[in-house]
Amino acid sequence: MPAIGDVARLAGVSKATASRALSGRGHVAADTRRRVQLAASEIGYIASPDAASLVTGRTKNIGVVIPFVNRWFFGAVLDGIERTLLAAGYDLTLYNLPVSGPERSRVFEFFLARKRVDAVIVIGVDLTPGEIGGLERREKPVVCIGGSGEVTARLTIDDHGVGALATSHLLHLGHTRIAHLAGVGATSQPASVAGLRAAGFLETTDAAGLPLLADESSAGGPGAILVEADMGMPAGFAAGLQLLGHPAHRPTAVFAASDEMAFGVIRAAERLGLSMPRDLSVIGVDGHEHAELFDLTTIEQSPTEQGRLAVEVALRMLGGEGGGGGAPDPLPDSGAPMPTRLVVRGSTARPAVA
Amino acid sequence: MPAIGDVARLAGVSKATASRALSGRGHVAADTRRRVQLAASEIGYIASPDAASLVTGRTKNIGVVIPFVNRWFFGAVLDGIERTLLAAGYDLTLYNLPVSGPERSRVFEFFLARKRVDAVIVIGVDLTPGEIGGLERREKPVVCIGGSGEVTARLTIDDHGVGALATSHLLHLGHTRIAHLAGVGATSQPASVAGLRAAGFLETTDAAGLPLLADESSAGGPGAILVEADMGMPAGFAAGLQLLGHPAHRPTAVFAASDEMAFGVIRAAERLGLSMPRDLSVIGVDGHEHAELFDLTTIEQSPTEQGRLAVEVALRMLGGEGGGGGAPDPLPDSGAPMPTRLVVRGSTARPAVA
DNA sequence: GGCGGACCCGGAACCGGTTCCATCGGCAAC
DNA sequence: GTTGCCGATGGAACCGGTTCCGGGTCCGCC
Repeated sequence: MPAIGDVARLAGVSKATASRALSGRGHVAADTRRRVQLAASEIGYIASPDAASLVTGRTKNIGVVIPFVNRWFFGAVLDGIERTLLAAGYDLTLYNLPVSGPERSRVFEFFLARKRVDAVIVIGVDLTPGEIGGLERREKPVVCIGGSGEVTARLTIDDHGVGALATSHLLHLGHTRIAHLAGVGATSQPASVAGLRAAGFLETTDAAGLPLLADESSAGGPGAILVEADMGMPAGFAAGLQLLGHPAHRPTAVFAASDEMAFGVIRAAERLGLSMPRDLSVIGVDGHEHAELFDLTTIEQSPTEQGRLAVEVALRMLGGEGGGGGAPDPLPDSGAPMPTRLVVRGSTARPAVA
Repeated sequence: MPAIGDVARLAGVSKATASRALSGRGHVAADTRRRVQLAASEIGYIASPDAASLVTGRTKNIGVVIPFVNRWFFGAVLDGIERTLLAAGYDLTLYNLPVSGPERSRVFEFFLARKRVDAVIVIGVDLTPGEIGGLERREKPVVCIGGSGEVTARLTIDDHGVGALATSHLLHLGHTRIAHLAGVGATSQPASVAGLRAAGFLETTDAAGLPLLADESSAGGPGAILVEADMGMPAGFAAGLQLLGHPAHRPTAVFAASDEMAFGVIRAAERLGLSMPRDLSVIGVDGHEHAELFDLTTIEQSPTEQGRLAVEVALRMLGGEGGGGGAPDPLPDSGAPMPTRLVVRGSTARPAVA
């Protein structure tokens, strides 16, 4: 493997000049620069990032922490992050975080503690104060997408508003017995995504005068039902079967906390022989790429765009403190939630008259 | 940030001894080792991987090249890889490879060419000879899962056999007009996964005396139909609508090259008002976690296990040439394809008598 | 008792870049 | 004609580890 010394010798200059010519920093005569670049490409020289980061302290590598790879939302965010980083010449090291257990702390205390990533992007994780403190102590910029925890940079949608919007959509259609399939932790972690959406649901139904029913087997008639489940399709299916099993207690509408859950509910309804949207209305959130296939009404967000933006924010935080170009450059839209959009399809309609 | 020199000073030893004590290589008195370890944890010392890899040439980091994040198969493989690497103390750098274009060559010629990964695991990519040559020139071990290309280590299932098995399952049930939804490149790239499965289909139908029909609009009656489409659910849906649109030309069974395609076909059939499996049988391949939900007959493989194994192979290749412990240790099951299993569910049955 | 070897440790070189500092030539301003 | 500054370049220190080499001690064995 050729080193920069080889390039320098071939071009007849010193290592210092070769480094300057190739990196573009400092003053080098145009002619010299060309000679060096020619020499470099001639012997197939490629700089060692390890050596560079050792002295500069910058690795051109950012860490991404994600709880599931195989959920559409997370995959889409990852996709947006990856493309943007690649274009910027950055590497992406992936940490698939177990929800809890010793593996989880190992990620934070060992992997992320090493000087291998310049910044960390955390997707959909409820960070503990200890975890945040550890990152801050090492002065690593952290950008969060969704999730919760007291962190400086966070990209998120208005989850409370999303819960309220989905619920009022169903209310406006005339539904009076509505179930919400919330993510796990909706009640135990009020600040989490699941918790915020559930809060939006509960406040809206309450304002509409619907009583909160204990569970899905509560006596029929108007009311709000809250059920917690994993945000995936199988859990949505199982919860759907449970929820829709008894005609007497059946809600006329379900607000699922994610599109994948909604898909599961739809299949459960079909399995039970219900006709949609006559017997049941379903609304989800995410804007899943399969939503159209299932004719699902949903509240769209743009995870890919969120990923792209998270990278931009992280890179800016890096450039700012390192001494990039101009002013500290405050983030343009700090605090403002990312946009969402209600897309009405065939899965929601007025309830059939009883 | 404390460096190893600080640890050494605190423990009253030299940098060399501190390094030996912490890494476990070389002889260090038990007492000295304890002193060093104590000093290290006292000041929160964490070794810099950059500095270490600079001198050893090993980065404890492996690169993973993947064409899609958001396809179940790839996500599941990635999951298996990630867990295994984490347990081994390795990092994982992710490269989301565009199917073609300048971005693709940039991944190989720039990102992977740098000395940042010890080995590369490539999932479901048809590698060109040039790309393989580039990796070999840099003496980087390459392990492939699926895909094609002349590479030393490859983990794969018997795709040709899978195609044949799925097809004969349908034939044995009595179907005589069968369509295969193949992946793109099935005809242009015979060595690809799509190509092999399609070949298995064609040979089996041919052996059964079914003529190959030009396209789905060919006259009714016995025959084999081959259609190429993207392996995702939306494409399966679209192809399904096309394929099943005309009752006169409709096949009685569809073999989809992936479960996600099969899901799409199932939804298309439902949309067209067909009843399954009375009007249509569908079989997929993968063993998708949602297969049970769709009651889909499929040929299961275990992507997570494949990912785990790929890491093991890669690590062994690294350990062997680097001078690990014992013998060169040939891979236990080199060449042998990974196991698959036919799981029959409700989506396949005898065709209704006409 | 002498000697070989295992064990333990410190000094110093080294990996491959980047950057500080010094030197030098040329040119404009006085 | 100096002075002073700027652009261009080379020498050398440095980042933070690992490892080679050599010296010293202690033990066992002939």
